[in-house]
Amino acid sequence: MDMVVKPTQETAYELLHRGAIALSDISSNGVRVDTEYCERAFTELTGEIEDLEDELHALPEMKEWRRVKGRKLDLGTNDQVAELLYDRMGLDPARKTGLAQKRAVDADSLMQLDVEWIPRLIRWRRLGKARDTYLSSILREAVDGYLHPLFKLHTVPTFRSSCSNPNFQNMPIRNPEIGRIIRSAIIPRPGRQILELDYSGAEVRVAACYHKDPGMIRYILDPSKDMHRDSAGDCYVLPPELVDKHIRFSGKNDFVFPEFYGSYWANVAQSLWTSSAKLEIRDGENMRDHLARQRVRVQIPRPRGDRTSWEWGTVHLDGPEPFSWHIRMVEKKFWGERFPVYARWKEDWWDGYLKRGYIDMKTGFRCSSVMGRNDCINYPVQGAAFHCLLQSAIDLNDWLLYNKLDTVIIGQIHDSLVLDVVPAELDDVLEAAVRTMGPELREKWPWIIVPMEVEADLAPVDRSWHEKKEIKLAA
DNA sequence: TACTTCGGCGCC
DNA sequence: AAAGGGCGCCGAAGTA
Repeated sequence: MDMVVKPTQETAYELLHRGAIALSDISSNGVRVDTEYCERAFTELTGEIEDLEDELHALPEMKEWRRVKGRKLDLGTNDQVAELLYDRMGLDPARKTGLAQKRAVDADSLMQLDVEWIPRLIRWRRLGKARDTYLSSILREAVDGYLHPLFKLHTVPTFRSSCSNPNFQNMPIRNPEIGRIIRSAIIPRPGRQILELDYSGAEVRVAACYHKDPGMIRYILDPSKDMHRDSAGDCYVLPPELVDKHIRFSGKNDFVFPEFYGSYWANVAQSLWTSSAKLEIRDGENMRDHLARQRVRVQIPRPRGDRTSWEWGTVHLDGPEPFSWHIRMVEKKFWGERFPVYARWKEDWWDGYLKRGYIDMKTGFRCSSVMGRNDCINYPVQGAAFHCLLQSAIDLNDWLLYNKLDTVIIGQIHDSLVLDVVPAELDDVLEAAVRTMGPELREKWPWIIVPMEVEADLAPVDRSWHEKKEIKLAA
């Protein structure tokens, strides 16, 4: 493939070189792991996986399969799972896969089928993922009790980093059970503790440096405002005070970020609707029931010939269709009222690329390959947001070395740094981190027009990464 | 045996 | 007018 991005400015060239050195220090420092724990967890998981397998194979559908085919259904062979569900059981697939247009059997599609044993199949896959991807790779890659993940700067079109052997950037955390199993294996050096420093809302803030939308900047500057909470309230027809952390999580990951990355109402409504099945509001009422009680003004499609016209009407949100019309209205408000300048910037930015044939990142890289509309808008944000973290990694690493601290950086996850900290050095490290990642970065890069805020999570001395908890930072 | 592709799934 | 950005690793299945 053609070179997509080039460092066109001296500073960008410098950033790549110094970044590569800092990342190689980080690789070389290494991540301590508890391999004995991994062995135990591996065995335990295997027991649970085999029990689930036995349970599933005892189901009538599976026994019938065995009778007809002469052998057990292989749970890991998606073609067989699809044949069972969509041919033999006559269910309708929720969607088709990519080029081959096979009937999809991913967890999201399966959950829409309302088959009693599907959650057990999904759990079987999830435990298998934990064992065969994460525990296996830790055991395989550990050398004398340490991992040395390889951080690369030359593989990604946006000039983000990538990581392999093992990939330290996708260790489970969202599923609490799996997060605990895997992150319990990541431990500090004896007598030390694991510290994680995150930029909060890095991509949102860097995007604001491009589009300068006043509504977005108000959200960023005013700590009492929260765009994810407000958007979740719009999607689920709730006042902000009834948006709890689960509802907010769905608003953020099923609506706000997909909209930023270029998705649109029909697709977004689908995942919101799926999430709504599991959400509860204040009194324990199911979100679906709450939505069904709502009457909202929406535009309803009226097919006329080969075109669709939209007419105003009032509907209950009692099914995926009326809900998608409602989300279409929420989207109009999102781009038209909340963030109109951002919306305008996207159009102008895309026009600029079509005219010139390239776009320039704030950090001095030029993207000049063939890009689609979404690529064109997302690449400069994704790249520059990571470059903030990369510059911070360089500066903090230099500071630790120059001041001869024993604390080391052991990993980097796009907008966060993971450190193995000597407790006596903790306060100094925190102070240096807040300074270099915040005001000093802005001094270097005046294009950053909003504060870059850092959050810190700390695990107790001698405890694993899983036990990290947020700590307060002096402002 | 070695390699590639695909679907699936973990993270930001 | 089009319609979710970026990664790496797994197992299964196909190909050389």
